[in-house]
Amino acid sequence: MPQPRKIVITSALPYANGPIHLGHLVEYIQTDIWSRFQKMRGNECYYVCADDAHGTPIMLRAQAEGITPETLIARISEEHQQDFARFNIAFDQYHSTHSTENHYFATTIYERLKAKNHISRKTITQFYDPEKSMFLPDRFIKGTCPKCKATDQYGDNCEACGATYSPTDLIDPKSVVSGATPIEKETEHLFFELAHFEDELKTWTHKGHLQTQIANKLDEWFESGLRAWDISRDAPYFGFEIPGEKDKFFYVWLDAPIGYMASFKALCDRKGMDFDQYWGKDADTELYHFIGKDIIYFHALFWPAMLSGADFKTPNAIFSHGFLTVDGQKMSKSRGTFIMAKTYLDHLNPEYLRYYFAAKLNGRIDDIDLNLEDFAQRVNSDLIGKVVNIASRCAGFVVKKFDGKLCETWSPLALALYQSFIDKSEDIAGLYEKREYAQAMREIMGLADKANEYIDDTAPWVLAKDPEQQEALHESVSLGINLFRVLITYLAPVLPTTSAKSADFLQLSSLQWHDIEQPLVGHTITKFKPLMTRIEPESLTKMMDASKTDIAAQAPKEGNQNNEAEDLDPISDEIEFDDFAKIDLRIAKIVNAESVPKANKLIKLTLDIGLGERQVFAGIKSAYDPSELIGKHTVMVANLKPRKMRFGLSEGMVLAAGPGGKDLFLLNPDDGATPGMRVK
RNA sequence: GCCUCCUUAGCUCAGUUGGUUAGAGCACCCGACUCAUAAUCGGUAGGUCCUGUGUUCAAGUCACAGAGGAGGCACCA
Repeated sequence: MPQPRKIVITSALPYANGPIHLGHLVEYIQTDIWSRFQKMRGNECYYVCADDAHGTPIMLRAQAEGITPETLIARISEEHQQDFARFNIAFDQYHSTHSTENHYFATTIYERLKAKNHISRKTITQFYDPEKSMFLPDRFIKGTCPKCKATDQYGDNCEACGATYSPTDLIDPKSVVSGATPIEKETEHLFFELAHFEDELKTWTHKGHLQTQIANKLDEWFESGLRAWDISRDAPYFGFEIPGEKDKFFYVWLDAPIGYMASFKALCDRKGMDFDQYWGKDADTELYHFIGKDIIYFHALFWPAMLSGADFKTPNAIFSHGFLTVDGQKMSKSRGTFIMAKTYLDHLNPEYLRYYFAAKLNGRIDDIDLNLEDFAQRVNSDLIGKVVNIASRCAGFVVKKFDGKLCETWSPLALALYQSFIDKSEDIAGLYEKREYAQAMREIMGLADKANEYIDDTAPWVLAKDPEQQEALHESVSLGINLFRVLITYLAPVLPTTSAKSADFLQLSSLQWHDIEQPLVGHTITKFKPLMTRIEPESLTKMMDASKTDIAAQAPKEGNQNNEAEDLDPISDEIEFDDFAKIDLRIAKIVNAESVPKANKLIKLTLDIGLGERQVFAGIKSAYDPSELIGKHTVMVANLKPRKMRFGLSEGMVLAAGPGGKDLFLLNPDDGATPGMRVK
């Protein structure tokens, strides 16, 4: 047998600002399956993770809840770990980026990089929120990408074209915290000189550490050039203070991936392992990061550069996966397709989802869809109908007729069939290794079909009636049980609970991959108890209904969660009456409305406000048909500075609420209000 | 209008560097069986591989154009 490999694997750290949902679970399940698979194969494998606990969103949310950030992250960590545990995600260590280990590695890496002149300092003009009296983090400014002119992009990199830049390069920036237009203010920041690593990274990204799709994407990023990465943030900030600086903190994205190391260090301390053997510069152990396709930039560029620059081992590979859709649609709170881990667990067995994801995952970065009808059918027929059924249909005979004991000798035919199952072992292992789980599941189910065919061919229920055939019967059902054991072993990485129950039933202390090379002969099993029950369609409807209410319950508590358009905005800062009085709101009658043909969001409104007519372009096409608007009364901001748009001059704005899309609701005054009346 | 990505059986997906009559599972229908969680086994049926044009001896696979879908952008002051 080959030497056991020494492997460290990670999943991306969930942000300590919201609940775990089914989208997260794609990654944790994918990683956990891989981890369990490696362990079953006899490799030394450590799966570590942590909460990503720093940054402005956490700070602001804690403020909003009137608690300290430490209290907040402790609570969220608890919630996250509960969800993970119930989904059987078996971390060897679950830690936090707000930990002494992480502080140590963050400062160590920083100091090493600094010593090698990879850290520079520049006084930059950064955006500052005058209402909140704070510098705005990259992700709290949105604006237009200077390269491709994509709007609504974050301050650090453009999701549309992949360009990187600094927030001041943004066109038309806005504070996400207060909505105010930020002012520019000078401050000194520290930078990690990514460009020093350009050659190294160009080589690294094409050495098989990344999926090809990703490596190609990175080439585009190389073309637009690597810029220094701003790694410091000014107070107030929830994070680690930078050594040798005053009121400067490490940017959350600097210490987040370092959290992988911190978590592993905590594991080493607990287990008496040598950290350097795994993370030292020349470590020959293996290191893999499972991540979503959205955070490739950090993991494929910054992270290897940081590690290399600080004399640590770089990852052997980064495994990216796609996003989850539910019934073909993006997970969305307003559509009710946003399913939290907790909600799922209230209604369904986690093994179902683990299997379904496994049945769909491959080694590429394609999105996967949770189709609820397919989900129920697939799980029921594959797992219950095929696999579990094999044990169920043989066990009765073994227990009743042979006192639970499997036969001692096998015919050549039986041996050959068993061997044909074992012959697949390395193929299936290879598929797991390549993260081609979908294909692995197909192979395993093909074998399950063969097992059922065998039972049918030998017809134990017929043999049972013939006293002459007891030996044949014994072999048939014993082989059936043995085949089941092989199948459940192959499935064990995916189905930890069911396989554990199966081990009980088979009276085996564990299910290791290579154990199946020896069939169970003369071995005694126990009475069969159902290992898994089928999915009731009603539980799916219940779960979907509950998702809608659970989200509603979550929403007020959530406060501002960046990145989620459906979330409620936080209440803005207090203003003086005078500030309010500046806004001249008027009742307006929509006298004409026409859609702007070349724009897919705009409707051109002609508004009567008593004192004349105004032309306003409103981005409400997704929710309203122009014809239904004509004649309606609404409210407009009458003294807003007119704005030249591509399609004409917009002389104000109409008031509407809602997250967007179809959920957009125009304000409508009560009967009696007439055009021109001031709203106050 | 522009950019990116999709489109193979009712559903979920395979289809290797272009190479015979395009595959699987599930669902459906028919039959068998009754050991098994109405599970299982056999069989039938089901596809203009989105459309069109082209390259080629040969196209699901390549190129171009178009349609439909998803996402992004121009605009939503």
